[in-house]
Amino acid sequence: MVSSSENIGYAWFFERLDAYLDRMGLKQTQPRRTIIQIFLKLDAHVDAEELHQSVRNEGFEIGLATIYRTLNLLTDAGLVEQKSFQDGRSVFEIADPDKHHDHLICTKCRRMIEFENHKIEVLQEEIAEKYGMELKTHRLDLFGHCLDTVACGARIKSQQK
Amino acid sequence: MVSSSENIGYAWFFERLDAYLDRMGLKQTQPRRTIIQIFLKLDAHVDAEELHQSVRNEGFEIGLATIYRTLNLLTDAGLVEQKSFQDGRSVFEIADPDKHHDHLICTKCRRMIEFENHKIEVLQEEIAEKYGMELKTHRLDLFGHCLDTVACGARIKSQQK
DNA sequence: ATGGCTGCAAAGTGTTTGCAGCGAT
DNA sequence: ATCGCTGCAAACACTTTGCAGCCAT
Repeated sequence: MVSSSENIGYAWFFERLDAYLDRMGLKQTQPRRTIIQIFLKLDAHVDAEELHQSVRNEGFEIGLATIYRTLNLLTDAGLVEQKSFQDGRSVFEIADPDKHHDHLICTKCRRMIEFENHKIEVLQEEIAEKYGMELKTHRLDLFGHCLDTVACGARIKSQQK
Repeated sequence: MVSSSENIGYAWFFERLDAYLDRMGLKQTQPRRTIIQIFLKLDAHVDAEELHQSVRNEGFEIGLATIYRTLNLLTDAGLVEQKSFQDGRSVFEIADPDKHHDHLICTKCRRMIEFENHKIEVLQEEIAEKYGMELKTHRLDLFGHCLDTVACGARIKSQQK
């Protein structure tokens, strides 16, 4: 079991992960455990580099390649989703099946808000049908600027490395 | 003037391009002209590599770097939009201001249909407002499978190089 | 003639992979 | 004792850049 007392609320995640590892004949390992724990703790949209930093910040010596391999494993298992926005890098997020959501992104401070809108989903189905397609998934990103410019500015500042 | 008799209907495009080049002190050149003509003729979502191939297929010897530079120039001028889907490469398309559209994509044959839906746009504005954001742009991609499996299969076949 | 443009190859990104040794079962 | 996993460095795919010469203005 990879789970720990810190991860209450992610039971479904660990159940499916364990099942996947088992089914594929893969192993539980310490680096894997560490990466997953920290990924879940971040509970956000992270790219491989950011996750790698977080892992190192907590004192673990894990290679970037392992971060990628773990993230890909989770993606293959259907537990995380990988998305690519305009810049080069991919962003990963937990694929909670009960919580499909779209994104509202501030292009200044990179803040990302998740939302869900049933009416839009219905309209999407209608559109797909109209064009003779069977809808499988979708992706909706709204880009804009925070109206709260003070908080937005603070976030920009905190990102300057 | 970059325009030619082949490009009737893109008057707005060339007007804005000429204005941009002028404003920035940039030049009209033969490679640039060629790339733009062929890009407009393709009138589709192309990546740099595809455009490069089309250019070479028509007998022009233009480097890939120049394709990228021209595409970036057009992007900076606001005349084309650059999008990145799941795979690595970016796709470029004409940014016709009167024709904003979203995409319906078959994940089997890569066919891409453009559509527009006013109701969805209105809902998006409402969402942004609700979360304290000023909406600038958005991006909506619907992924699915063609119901016409024959045509879909034919397209897949024609792509195998 | 100036200064932007081009091709080429080299340098950069972000991501994946081959390998030899380590570690989980 | 298997066979997967890990770190490292090399390999990759896509994109950008430095340079020396070319060409539009």
